Amino acid sequence: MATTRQGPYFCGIDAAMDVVSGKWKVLILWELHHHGTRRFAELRRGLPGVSEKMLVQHLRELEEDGLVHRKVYAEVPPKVEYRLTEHGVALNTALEPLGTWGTERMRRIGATKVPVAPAPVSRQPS
Amino acid sequence: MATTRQGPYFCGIDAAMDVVSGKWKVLILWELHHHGTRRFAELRRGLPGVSEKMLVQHLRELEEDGLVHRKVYAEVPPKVEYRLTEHGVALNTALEPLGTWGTERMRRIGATKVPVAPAPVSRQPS
DNA sequence: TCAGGTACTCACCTTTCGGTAAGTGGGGGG
DNA sequence: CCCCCCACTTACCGAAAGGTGAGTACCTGA
Repeated sequence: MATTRQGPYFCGIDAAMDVVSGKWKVLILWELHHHGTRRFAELRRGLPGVSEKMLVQHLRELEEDGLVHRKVYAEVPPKVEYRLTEHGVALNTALEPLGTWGTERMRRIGATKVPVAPAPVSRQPS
Repeated sequence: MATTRQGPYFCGIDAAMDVVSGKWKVLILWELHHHGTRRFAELRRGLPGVSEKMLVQHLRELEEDGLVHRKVYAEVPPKVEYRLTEHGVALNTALEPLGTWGTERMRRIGATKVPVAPAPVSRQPS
């Protein structure tokens, strides 16, 4: 079925965590928050390591939960745009203190950042 | 090994989510935040449905991550007390906006609360 | 002609997560 | 005597999460 997750929950945090649990969900939210509107392939490139299967699945769930809006253009090379809904924006705002805490923690424990894609130059020879 | 989780991470939220991912972790944090100090069995009773295995495992991980402090009393009926460290308190503070968002979301979608333990009366007949 | 980009879907597989049930060792209560 | 309580540990198991690699239908550029 995979309809909107809807508890029962112990409390608000429990409900929020439910919506956000999934390896890439907060990162998708983050990406959408920073870029406004993103196409599928742009998200894939922005999240090094994500599989197409999980990206689609997470986007669908975020859409079901009313956090992300999906706009399909009836064009011949397929074009789909994703952006946050107002609830998605509110969620991201609520996640900000957590991000700050996490950044501070990374500094404390000396955690490294994930290696970023080396060069998005349009084409490189073999 | 199960040492402290330490990335690499995409960003702060990623790092924070790592520390908090686990079915009961935010609820343990929440419980500790509201009661200050709790014993193992008190936590178990406060989290209806948690298995002892997961409770121990999550508490150990939270301890490794420096969010929870564990104090063992060398007494003859075993006694162990758990409480938040300063980092745990800070994390909980950072989780509060998320909790507010989640509570609002529960209202929107009409999510139910988990059934609370009916009566903590000291003893009931068979 | 042929590779590559678009946004996916599908089948299969491995890994991880979390639950169940039992055991531990001593003390206290009925 | 028997059972419960404390705070765990251990072995086992099923479910769920997530990754891999293939296929789809069409178009564009070299």
